[in-house]
Amino acid sequence: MPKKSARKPLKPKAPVVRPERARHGRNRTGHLIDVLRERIAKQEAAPGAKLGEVELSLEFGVPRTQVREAFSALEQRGLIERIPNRGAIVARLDPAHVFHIYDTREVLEGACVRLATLNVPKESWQDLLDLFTGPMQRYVEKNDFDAFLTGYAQFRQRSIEAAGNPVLAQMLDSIYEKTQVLIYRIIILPGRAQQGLREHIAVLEAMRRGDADAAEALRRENMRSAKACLRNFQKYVL
Amino acid sequence: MPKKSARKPLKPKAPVVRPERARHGRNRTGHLIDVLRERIAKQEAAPGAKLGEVELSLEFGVPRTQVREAFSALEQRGLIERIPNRGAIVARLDPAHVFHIYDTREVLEGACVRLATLNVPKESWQDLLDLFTGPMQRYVEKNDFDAFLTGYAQFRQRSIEAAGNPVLAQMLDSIYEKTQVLIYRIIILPGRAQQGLREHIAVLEAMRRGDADAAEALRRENMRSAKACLRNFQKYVL
DNA sequence: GAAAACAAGATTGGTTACAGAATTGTTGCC
DNA sequence: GGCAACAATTCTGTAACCAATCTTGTTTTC
Repeated sequence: MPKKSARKPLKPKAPVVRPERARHGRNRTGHLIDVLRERIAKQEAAPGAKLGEVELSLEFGVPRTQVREAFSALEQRGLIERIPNRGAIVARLDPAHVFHIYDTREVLEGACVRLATLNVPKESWQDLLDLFTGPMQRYVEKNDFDAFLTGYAQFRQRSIEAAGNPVLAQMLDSIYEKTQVLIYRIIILPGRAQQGLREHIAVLEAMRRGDADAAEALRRENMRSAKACLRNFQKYVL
Repeated sequence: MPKKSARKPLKPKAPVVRPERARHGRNRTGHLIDVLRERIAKQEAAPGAKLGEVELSLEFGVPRTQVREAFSALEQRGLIERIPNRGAIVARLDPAHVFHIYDTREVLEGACVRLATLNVPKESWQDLLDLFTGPMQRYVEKNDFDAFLTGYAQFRQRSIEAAGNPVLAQMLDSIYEKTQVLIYRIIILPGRAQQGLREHIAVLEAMRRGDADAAEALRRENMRSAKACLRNFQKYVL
């Protein structure tokens, strides 16, 4: 308890409490990491493409050391490969790795819908169910893949959000950023969009019923189906 | 009094040992990352402890830029937190996060034993089953936790190896390096070692029978049991 | 005597410069 | 004409340096 009485400020006192403590949340390096992640995921940087340090430092106007730190982080995530004294290249994914990814994704996506079903009232899935049984059907019929993928992203985002598990979310992100490239190739395979839609509707119906176990089982079945499709057309997409 | 004294000796030549080392395998930074990971997992660096850049660069004889790159990678993994202008500290894990980790670990460990059971001949699990029904029982009775954990690590390593899925292995590692700290606290909880041993024997028996589904279900039940134990004694271990 | 104000030290963040290695282009030889 | 050795350029890896900020210790004032 300060026994101070009637203290005179005596000075403007530079009220710089904490103006911009940490800039805008993340460090500048964090932003660079996000941009490169997105660029790799969107295939703007093809697998095997060389990532020059000076090139990126000039493009983003950041020092080369920051590019280097970003490379270190991306290497840990498995998105790039660094060869000593030869630079960094975008990681190429071999088919075996893709199948391993799908085996892992199966259980993670299953857990995601299970937790989501348990955590939120079952009525909250009605709008997504309406979306998938209505507009999404037409998107598939008209081969409007962009709209279809947008709806799919909604389902994905809502599920992760409802699951409320940041650890699970991070792992699904880690997988998603590696397979996003493939989605554009899988979706155009004959009959895949239709089957995927049917399976998603089944999952959503289970979630709408509040049946978490069924939702998990159906989601896992959906992942196995996607993997099987991928295997059937392996020579065309991988 | 600013004693603007003589400048730093500036290290005349001091040619560092010829780094012909950086050719095979990983970069020197990769090694530093591994060492720090292990140090954090083994609790040699307590949560909240400060990690000095110059301190580590001197200890390992690596340039400070490499320490920073390692920090960037470890931050991506969630093992440390970097506060602008204040350095890096070992990440502290809050209870909610631990439970999220266990929920995620449940499905991953389940998938691991399922794949392991499917991939290798069931007879290959006999030695582990003998270990768990024989010596491990005595370790528990004698409270020889070191020997117990060694056997547990064997089970873990063999399962991951047999599963043959590097993606899954990486995610389990990511989880393991965060929870290893807790294992030493859980294992000493009353009755936990006994129950964990019983559950592991049940899992191994299922694997010995070649029953992958049962092994997965039992392993998941084991994880839920561990989580429940953690919740019961939350105030003591977290 | 206590709290605020001030100053000095220490640490991190970011920039520049230099050495080593690899790729590439050139030239000479077979 | 092709191949090999060599030189030049480019790029990575490392080091040193400067600036900004936080921490700590001291002083001043009420």
